Amino acid sequence: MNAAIEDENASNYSTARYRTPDGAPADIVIFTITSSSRNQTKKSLPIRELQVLLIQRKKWPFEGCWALPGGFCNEDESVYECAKRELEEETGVGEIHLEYFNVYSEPGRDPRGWMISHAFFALVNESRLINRKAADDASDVRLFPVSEALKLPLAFDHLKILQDAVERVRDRMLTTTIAKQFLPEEFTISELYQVIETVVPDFEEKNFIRKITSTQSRKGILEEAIDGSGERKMSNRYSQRSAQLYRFTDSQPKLSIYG
Amino acid sequence: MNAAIEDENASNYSTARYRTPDGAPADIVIFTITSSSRNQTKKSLPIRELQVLLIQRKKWPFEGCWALPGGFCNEDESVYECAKRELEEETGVGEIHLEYFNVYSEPGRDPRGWMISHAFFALVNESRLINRKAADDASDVRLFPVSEALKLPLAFDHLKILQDAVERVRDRMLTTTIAKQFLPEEFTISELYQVIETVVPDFEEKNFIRKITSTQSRKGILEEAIDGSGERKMSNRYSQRSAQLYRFTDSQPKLSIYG
DNA sequence: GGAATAGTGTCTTTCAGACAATATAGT
DNA sequence: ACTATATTGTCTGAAAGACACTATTCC
Repeated sequence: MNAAIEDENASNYSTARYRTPDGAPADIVIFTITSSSRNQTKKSLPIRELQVLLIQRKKWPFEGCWALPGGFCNEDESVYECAKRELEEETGVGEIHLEYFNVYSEPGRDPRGWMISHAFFALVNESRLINRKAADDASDVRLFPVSEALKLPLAFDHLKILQDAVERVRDRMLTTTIAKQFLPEEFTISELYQVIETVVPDFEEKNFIRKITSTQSRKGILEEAIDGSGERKMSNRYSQRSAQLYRFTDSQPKLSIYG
Repeated sequence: MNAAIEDENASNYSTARYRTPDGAPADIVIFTITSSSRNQTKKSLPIRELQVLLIQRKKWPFEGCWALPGGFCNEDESVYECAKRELEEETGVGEIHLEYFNVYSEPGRDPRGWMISHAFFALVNESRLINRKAADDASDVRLFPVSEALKLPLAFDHLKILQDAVERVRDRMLTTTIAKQFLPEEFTISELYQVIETVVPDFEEKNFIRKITSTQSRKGILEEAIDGSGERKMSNRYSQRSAQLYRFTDSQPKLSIYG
């Protein structure tokens, strides 16, 4: 490096001359899909619903309001690490799909000061939230159906964040294989279809099973589950006739509007 | 609102108890496509190249290095507004496609302190940069071909930001109609094809003209340019035989891996 | 006529969409 | 036998992909 020819260098640089943010929180939209069985007497597909985890604030500002879980970043972590830390605190588990989707920085969005919030969404399999739900049963944290959450007077600009998260997760549900986050390792085509439908209400594909299993251009995304002896694995969890089990591969199709 | 039952409220809340970020910069990856004619004697399609605008730093840190244009957010603006302001300073024009794509917050990414950077990409039609280029001809700001810029020792983590921006803009080029940012209002199919090729080097669609103009599911994205008297407008800017001019409509196809 | 680009004809294979039909196994 | 779900058969029309062919206009 050359000698400094400017008026600043490491020893005299100071950030104190400028107004700086008062905090960089990460807020997390934690989605899960709940299942409840539709019929006790016969086997049938469950009723599924997209839910979001909210916490009730105990402090000023927005005391008493429901809000997205989150917290402030520390200096020694990235915002992704911060979100991951908060997510683990909230759910008790790691290894969860966590994806950054937007920044919220409108002046005045937080009465505490100049807060630039980084918004993530997380997709958690219902089974992994059960312990937590029991522990917090009567507490200030609970799952809401997304349709209800969107009608609540959420704290800060969290309604906007939630709206954007829903839009984003719907997009990702159709353009990536994140559906796997809501499914067991091995699943039937009907289960997959139902999960997609749950997140994207107007999803409809005729002859879905054919397209997903035998269309050349899409065949790569699923593979048949095979047991130890090379037989195809079947399940009759939800039906009389047993259905072929599938699993996601690692491949993601590339999409294009031009071809 | 209820009376405060907690230990904090507007009058005693203080952010000073926490370490706060030293700044929230916005960095902008400004892309343009340059055209240079291939042949002076005959009409032919131009050679196009994807370029990125960089500035040479004059101060510590990374003095002398090339870096992405950007600047610090003020308290009274959102990071998008900040990016827009910086972009206008750099290009001299407004009304430019500007899109947020990621946050960069690894500890230590900026020797000046705890800086959380918000990265945008902008797509500028070459014609709108010409004035600026002349003004800054011998200065510390210039366009680099993206392939070259990726080999430079850029300041901060700007190489990573640039790599991510290139990846993102390629994705958006194929999944949205941002190609229009690099084209005049009306253009030929060949021009469109060339622009996509320039951004996405391995793009290849056989029978492109057929798919884009007469395939039912894709027909909506372009429309034929019509002149005042209802005739179809043609151009022979780049060819002997004149070609039909098209324009983008407002519609964007929805993509899905499932159908 | 040659060059450069624009666009069409034609054929084959694959895919989408509709819908009927059959298969399986629990009750 | 009835039922709920899974899966296949069959037919039609649309689209993809290959590639040869024609069209236009400048040089």
